Amino acid sequence: MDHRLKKNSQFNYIYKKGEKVHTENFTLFVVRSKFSCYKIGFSISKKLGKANKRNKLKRRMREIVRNLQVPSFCNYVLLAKENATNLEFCDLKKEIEKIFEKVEKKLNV
RNA sequence: UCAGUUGGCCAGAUGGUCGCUGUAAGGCUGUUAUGGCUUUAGAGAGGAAAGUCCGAGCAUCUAAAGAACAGAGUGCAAGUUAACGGCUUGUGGAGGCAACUUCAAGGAAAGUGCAACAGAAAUAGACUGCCCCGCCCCGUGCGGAGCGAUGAUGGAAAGGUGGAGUAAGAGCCCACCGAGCGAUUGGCAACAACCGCUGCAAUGUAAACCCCACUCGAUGCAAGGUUAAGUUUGGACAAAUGUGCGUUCUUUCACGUCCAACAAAAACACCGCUUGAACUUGCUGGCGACAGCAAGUCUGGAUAGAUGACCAUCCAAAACAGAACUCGGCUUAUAGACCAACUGUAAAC
RNA sequence: GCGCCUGUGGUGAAAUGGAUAUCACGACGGUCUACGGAACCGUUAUUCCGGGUUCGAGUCCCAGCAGACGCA
Repeated sequence: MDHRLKKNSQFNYIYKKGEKVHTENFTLFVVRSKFSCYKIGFSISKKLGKANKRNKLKRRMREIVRNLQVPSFCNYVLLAKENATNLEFCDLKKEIEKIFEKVEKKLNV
């Protein structure tokens, strides 16, 4: 299944309407949807580094999300903050797992 | 040995598990239609992919040629290339003991502008001064003739050094060096060598305007096209004295042209899109850049944008860094390792 | 991807190739005052970085860095 977010309008919708969840190096925007499959988009700004670094970070994030069980019926945008490029793979994994735990709590409440 | 110069080459490798994007063949399935899922095979970032500083292909602007003007660029010679502001080999200047490096290197007697401060004076006259003669009130004076050496400065002061010469001096004369002009020889040429002549007039700046020679249409794949479906409505000019790649003119050729409004937009679509001035190996020609011939190879094509994660071994995996239409250069960033050729003031043997 | 423009004290600006880079506001220090304000005096610059042309560069040329803008 294809879990990517693609259109600019979708991104903007999620930025406006979504609920925010923060950790040190990431911010997650969440919006509920009708469809059973979730969709997720990754956002890494030019401030974080050159194309090389940004690309690598994005791949790692995607790899981590692929192996996780993400709560469905939702759309997400995962936004990286400045220190994220310097982290090891393990640390990234822990943080992203944390952030999704937080989200589940919020949704259940 | 040490120190250095130049050129070239590599840019982690191997194995395993999971995952991503095309291609080819097969299977299952679905739509009005481009499809979706899956199996097997095989492929999948760079030397700079970067900066966007040059040059081309390709596409559109209705087509083509010439002249003048405007604008932009280039500037030693010969070669090389599809082309270039690139590259190669030379010439000249500058640097280095040397190997070698480096230079936007045409024109300042076509014209215009600028040259602060300092200095007597900044492109050429005056002033200061030197020497001789005359006059008088005999001086720190005046007049006349000759001279261009001296004058603290400055980036630059009217060829330089030495001699001869003179009342004092001066390319006035001589030697050497420099400069200009001409001939001869060598070189395709830039230019060099040597000989002769000219006593020497000519400040710097053209990366100030400018002059000379040569080159150049504009816009960039967000170009442009397909699916595509508009004989739509209104306005302006108007069958040529109109429009058609900066302006004007000439010749041929073609044709109605322009503006606004509305309609339409499936879309997660397709073409352009990757076989190319391609790459690898060998041979031949050339000092070299490069060219020719033969054989072999197919080697990314994404579109929120594909290369990642983990484990093992190699001491350690640690540089700069990610294709976005494609090539040829230039410039900038860059850990570490290797190869070849060459140089030496110095030290040791 | 492509095109275009700008960099001067803390901020906003000026400077024809020519002496120690000027002005306003701000900040800091001082004078004045019992204290403060105003006033006066002073301090605050690697002209984004590196080369070149020139006697001399903030200015001219080349290359780099940073920022901003336009084309959907």
